[in-house]
Amino acid sequence: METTARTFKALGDETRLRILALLSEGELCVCDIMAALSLPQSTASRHLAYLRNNRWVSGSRKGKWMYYSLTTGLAFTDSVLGESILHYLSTLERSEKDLKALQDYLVIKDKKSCSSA
Amino acid sequence: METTARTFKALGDETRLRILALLSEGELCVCDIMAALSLPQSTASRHLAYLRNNRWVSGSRKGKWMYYSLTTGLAFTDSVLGESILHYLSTLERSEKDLKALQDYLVIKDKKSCSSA
DNA sequence: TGCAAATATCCGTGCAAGCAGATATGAAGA
DNA sequence: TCTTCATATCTGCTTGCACGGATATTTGCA
Repeated sequence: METTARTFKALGDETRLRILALLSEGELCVCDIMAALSLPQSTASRHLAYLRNNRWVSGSRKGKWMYYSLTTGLAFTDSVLGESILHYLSTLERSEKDLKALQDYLVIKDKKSCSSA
Repeated sequence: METTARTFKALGDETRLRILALLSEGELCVCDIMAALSLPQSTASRHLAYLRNNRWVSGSRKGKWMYYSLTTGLAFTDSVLGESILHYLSTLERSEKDLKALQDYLVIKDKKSCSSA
């Protein structure tokens, strides 16, 4: 249960909720997240580390870039609760705005830099 | 979304999760919770206040006693997510032990004091 | 009105974690 | 190897909140 409390505690910060909602759209690199949410680099990295330590996301390095993606189902063992939470997050107005900002950014950004999927 | 973060933050403490799991069984007064979870009075009251401020529980005074019960559905507006979370909590081993401790206590305790439902 | 029981709040202490700038690390390319 | 870019971690500071004993509040009863 202590693990469960930590898992929820990771959701107790608005920035982390915004990151999780963004990642519902698929794998993203840190620079994408920084741009979409207008976060300082250290802030983005710190929150991603927090989410990683609590099994909400996992990261994989691809060249210079770290790509993060959701690891739902791992956060809560043997339960679809994680999926439900992520779905709920996606319905929030703030998530929609952030997603729009992400999409605008992906169109604009130099295709030669961390070109995501 | 800030509200959502606060709602989850309230779940980021093991004692509060234990209280919520207990209340899944129905309305309880503070003294029952103190006894079942072996908590100091100020600790129980403080966590209940926290949960109340985040709309997880609501309290009603009945004579000398404050009875608390779940207000699921209010915690997350327009969503069954709260129910899912509470169900998940009830499956944890710690919840089962606490529930057993509560039941043992309810049998033992003086029927004249805060006799619950 | 006055006491006792149940609960809420106050207090001081300690730790977790938020922030953002500065610095360290790891990988790619010249 | 040297440089640069992307990311991670460190640093100093501040805030939030956990704890539990002490005190205040509310209610019931005499």
